Amino acid sequence: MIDHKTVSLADQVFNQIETDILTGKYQRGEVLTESKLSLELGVSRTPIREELRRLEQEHLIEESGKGSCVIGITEKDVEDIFLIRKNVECLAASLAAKNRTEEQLSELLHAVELQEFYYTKHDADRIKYMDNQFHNLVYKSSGSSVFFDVLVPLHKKVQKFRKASVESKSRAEASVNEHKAIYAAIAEGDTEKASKLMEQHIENAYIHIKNTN
Amino acid sequence: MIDHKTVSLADQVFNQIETDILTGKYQRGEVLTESKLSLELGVSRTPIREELRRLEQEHLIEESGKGSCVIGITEKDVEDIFLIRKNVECLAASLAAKNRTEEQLSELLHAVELQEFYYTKHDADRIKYMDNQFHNLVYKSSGSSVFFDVLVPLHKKVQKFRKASVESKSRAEASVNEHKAIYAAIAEGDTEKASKLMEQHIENAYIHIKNTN
DNA sequence: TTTAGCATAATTGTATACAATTATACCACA
DNA sequence: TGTGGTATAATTGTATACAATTATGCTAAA
Repeated sequence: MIDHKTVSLADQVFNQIETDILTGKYQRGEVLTESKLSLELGVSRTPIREELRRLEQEHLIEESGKGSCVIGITEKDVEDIFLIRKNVECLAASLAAKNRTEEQLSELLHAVELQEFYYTKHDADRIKYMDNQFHNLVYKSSGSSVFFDVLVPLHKKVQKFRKASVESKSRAEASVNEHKAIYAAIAEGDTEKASKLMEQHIENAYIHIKNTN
Repeated sequence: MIDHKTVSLADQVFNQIETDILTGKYQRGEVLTESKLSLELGVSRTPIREELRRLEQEHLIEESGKGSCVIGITEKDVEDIFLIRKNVECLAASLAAKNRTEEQLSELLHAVELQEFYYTKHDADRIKYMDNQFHNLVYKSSGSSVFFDVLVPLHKKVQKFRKASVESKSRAEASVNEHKAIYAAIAEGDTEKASKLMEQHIENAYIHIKNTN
């Protein structure tokens, strides 16, 4: 079964701030004050503060005496994130090939097939969403919460820069095919192959991002 | 200059909870309630909650309907952490060899020399502290906040398991020598050597931990 | 005109009150 | 004796009030 976790209204409100940073609505250098966010999001400062502390830990904002300064994600950050992902995500794929459950396997397949479906529909937003799903499922299938906790934020942080990729017909198609191959390797339990394919997939993704941003 | 950042009283109080989880004072499965922590630490629930949300994000606790359940670090986590560190920290060392400033270099040297000094004094606590310093300085010298933000929490989370290493005469001595060699490679700007030495250093550290825990 | 100092305003940090939720224990009833 | 339901207690979630801090702008003097 695909996760359909119910998310509380409050959580949605909070995630809004993170989303607005990661999508670039709040630009680097912009100062967010608690009272402004409180008004804007319609909740009191208390929950806003909790979320700001969390974002601070994620290094997406920093305290600046007066207000929280948006840090956001630079192109240099993207380069570093892909360098780390290239070296860690292949390990996660390898572990997934070893540790995945049957249920996780069918979730992975479902994510790949849906992504292909949305590719034929030219639905960029949903392509991107299924891409997220696929990678997150690989992290989860590794059976390691450490890998999951390291990789989820890294993947999340490059979402703005993946926009062009999911909108590019050729790259979106290649990406689906690469996912298919990775899925097959994980299904076969071929750790070496899963690792190699994932490394190449991330390399390809980065090359495309570098050429379009 | 070595960082002597002034830490507010409140921050110290908050970090206390994290420290108590990472050192094992709060055991896995133990339930922490906000009011109990509030009494124990002498601050109101508001700042306690902010810290709990942060720890939740670090995956050190999880909400359990009633109270926050301590997750902590398992031996499996340690295995995964070292696997990731082995693959990422060598990249950080390589970047450090390329990007380090002169100031960072002298800070690194100072950390190595102090660690050796405390080794001759058999001061395990300070050996461990200088070990932290050294690795954190390497992360910082990489010039990448992404690497820093990924590696600092991973290194922090294995501190309980490093206890035996800093108390072992032979391992503590070997560790100092490995740090010296890594420092030298970073100073020379030899990225390949820095990477290889760091990878071996982490491998050695993990082998010792596995044999003593 | 520039600058020091002070008053004021804006903002954060903390405590507390109250509402909403959830677990627990107890009692009645089968 | 077991079970269901309800009252109660404990806990979290949110709002708000107030204190502490920090920026800002104004005034006065050099």
